[in-house]
Amino acid sequence: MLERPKQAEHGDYACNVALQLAKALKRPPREIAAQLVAALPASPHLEKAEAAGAGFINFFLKRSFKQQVVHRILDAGTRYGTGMRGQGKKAQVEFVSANPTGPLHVGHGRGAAYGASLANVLAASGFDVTREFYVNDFGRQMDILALSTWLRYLELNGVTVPFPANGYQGEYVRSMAAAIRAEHGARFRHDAGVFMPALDETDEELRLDAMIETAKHTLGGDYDTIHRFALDVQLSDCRDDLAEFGVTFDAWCSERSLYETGRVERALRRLEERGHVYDQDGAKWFRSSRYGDEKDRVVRRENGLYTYFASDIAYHLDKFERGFDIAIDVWGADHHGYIARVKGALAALGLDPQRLTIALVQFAVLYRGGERVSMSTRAGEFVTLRELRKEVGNDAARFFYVLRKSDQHLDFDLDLAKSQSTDNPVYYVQYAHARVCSVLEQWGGDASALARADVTDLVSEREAALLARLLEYPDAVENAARDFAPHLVAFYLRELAAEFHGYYNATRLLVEEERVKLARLALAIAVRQVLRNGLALLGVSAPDRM
RNA sequence: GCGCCCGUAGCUCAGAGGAUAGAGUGUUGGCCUCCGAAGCCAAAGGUCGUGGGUUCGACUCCCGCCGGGCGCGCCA
Repeated sequence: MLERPKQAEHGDYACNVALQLAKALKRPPREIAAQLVAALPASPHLEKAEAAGAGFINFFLKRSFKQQVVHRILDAGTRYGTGMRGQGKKAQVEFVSANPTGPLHVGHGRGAAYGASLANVLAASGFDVTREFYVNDFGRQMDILALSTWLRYLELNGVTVPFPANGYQGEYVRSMAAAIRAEHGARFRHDAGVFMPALDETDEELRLDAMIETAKHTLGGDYDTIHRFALDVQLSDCRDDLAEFGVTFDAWCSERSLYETGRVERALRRLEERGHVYDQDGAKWFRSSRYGDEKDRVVRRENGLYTYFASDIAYHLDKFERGFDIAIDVWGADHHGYIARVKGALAALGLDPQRLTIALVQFAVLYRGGERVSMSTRAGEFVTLRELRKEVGNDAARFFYVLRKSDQHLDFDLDLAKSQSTDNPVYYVQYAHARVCSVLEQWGGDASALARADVTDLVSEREAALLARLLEYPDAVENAARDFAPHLVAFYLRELAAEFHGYYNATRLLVEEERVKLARLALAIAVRQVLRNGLALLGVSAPDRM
């Protein structure tokens, strides 16, 4: 038995709810109250409503309110959300910010799928979205790649230098070396002896740094040639990979360019002018602890080089100077400790940190045959996004990636994603779409006839449920935009597909009676349209036949 | 130790403070002379980690504890 409210009578709550609803729906409270009165006697749940108090009435009213607008259904299929949430605000989604030091792996894939779907969902909700890739082409990792490439190149030219364990070991490095050799011959060949002092260093990381220095000194201007070549190859490979994955960008921002255009120095100067930077131990520190960070952070090292954080400050300042109302960064979850300092920097620069949202994406772990597939970029044994796409297909990959809340660990079951069977949710949704296409083909009528379809001919409980489900689509998209959670769209699509499959199995669409047939076909077409729209948001195809 | 994330059916996971907590998968049993069986229907499966608190009402919000993941660089 449900208990009656203790401290107040129902009436008080009902009034309160009516007022809140009136506010939310922007309707006169008197009208809402009238609806309450009208709705309640008809409710089979009246007894429970009384027992449960006003909250139930609230729920019931929302529901009945929705049913009143069910006639919007048939055109709901042609809409992408309501477009109300974004209201034309400019939003930037930055994702797959990566060191272009090798092929994208499955972890990047999740960020790409998530970021792309999120951007689509935001666009569908009325935001003016810019999709941006931040290229980390400045730091040590790129130097390590350039060094690794040169070492492989030397190998090809008969010069053997012990390859560092912490260098990039992948096969693609050898390919780049071969390409350089094909183009430049032995121009970059130097004697192994140049590495002698560097190799004496016992600490692995220091030795690597020393080897990089050796490469820079020995090669001079040629170092930049190799560096740039490796960057170009990796970046275009990355771009092609993502494009094949249905992930494209409106802008590519180079970290290096932030230095070359003086934006890093300008951002730091601005911080300094506002009194947020101090010198200590020969380095420059940003006083991020003032803004809730655990400690202050170095922006310029003792050796005069800027940290990654420094360019990131400049980058985030730049985002808002470019006029974005909101910015969303998609990061790997291992970077969460970095959030406080970036938001702190924005606050210190006089910008509202609330305008920046960091969406953390947890790791994706691949399973094959029930066994965890290991990966590590440096060792070159990773499973690349390309391999994954080839194995399970783009559709399954895109769908599986967003089938989990982004901050949830993702166990990616390769066998399941590959299976063209009943347990694969991608096929389940696509199958519903193909089914509608198939029915329409068999019908063979003129689509314009469907304009005569009348929703009131849809009378069964299943049809009502299907209509209600269709009506939820704009909400699903808006909610996905609100929570930065495209998985809500994936879940919605699965539910819609299930609703349709059930309807289809229970009800014959191509019946004799013309009115009923048209109404049912119109409903099926609405379902197809919503499936198409939703799948498009997720970057998944909607095949006519499978 | 501190910070962030997570703990919901055997498994993988949804769940804007509101109805009897839902899907998928797995298990069991049904449904193709009929628009595609890649489908459908039904059964079974739960102390929502745990103990408090706030509330008319808590899976949801707050605090403590237990368990798991990640992060705590003058790396990027």
